[in-house]
Amino acid sequence: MSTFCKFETALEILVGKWKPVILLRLFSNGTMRFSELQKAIPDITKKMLTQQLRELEYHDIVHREIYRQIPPKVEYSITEYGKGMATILQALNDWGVAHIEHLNELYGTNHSVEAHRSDAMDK
Amino acid sequence: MSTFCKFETALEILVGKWKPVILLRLFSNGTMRFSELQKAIPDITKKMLTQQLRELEYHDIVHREIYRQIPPKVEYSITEYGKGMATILQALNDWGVAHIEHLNELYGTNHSVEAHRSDAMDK
DNA sequence: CGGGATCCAGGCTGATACTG
DNA sequence: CAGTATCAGCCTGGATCCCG
Repeated sequence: MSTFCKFETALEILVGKWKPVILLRLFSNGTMRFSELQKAIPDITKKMLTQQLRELEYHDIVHREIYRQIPPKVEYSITEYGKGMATILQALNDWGVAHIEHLNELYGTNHSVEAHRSDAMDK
Repeated sequence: MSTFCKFETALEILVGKWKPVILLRLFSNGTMRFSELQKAIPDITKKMLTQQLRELEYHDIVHREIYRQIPPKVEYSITEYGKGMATILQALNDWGVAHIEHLNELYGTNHSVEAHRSDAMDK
């Protein structure tokens, strides 16, 4: 509605259970092959990895380089445009870390952030 | 895993279909009653509004002031701590706006960001 | 008025199997 | 190796009804 609301768009790019982790790997490791990403993120399935990578690619955050050969080889990297996200990502991360601190002060150390979304709260 | 990954935590607070809109309203209007929020966000159900407000409350972003009277009255506002989010929210928003621009340049004006998540892409 | 409790549908996620 | 296809389960979000 209002223009301010557009920050939902920013979130669209980051949501999806695995996007943060994927971006982390690519930001710190630079170019990575599909299989390297799989190894780096053991719990992710091929399907999810592919899917999230495609979304990031569509948003021009991640570049996909295909080498037509046998066996196939595909490399992923952060685009120049994507690198512009680093600042925000870092800010978001810093705030997240500080926020965990804040929650610790409020509720003590034995809390789980994840457990406190929606209906899990009142149990 | 790594400390950098904690920015997922930041996202936890923002995700949920309605949190951005709710925060927007509270940031711009200041203190609001439950019913005012409902009117301001016509499409949201009570359940969702309550649920999202409770999560924001747990995270100390939103304050809930209850007036024990008949009829009941409950007011919501951004906490002092919550106001510290304004910067990040603004940054996120600015990036989101710019990103829409970027996507327009890439794909033209007739695209839908929302339609390009997950499986909707390849249709 | 401001919720809580239930029930239900759809989408996202995950596991598995198959392909170029 | 790097995916695609299919199917199943869960969880989020929505609708409705009830309560103090």
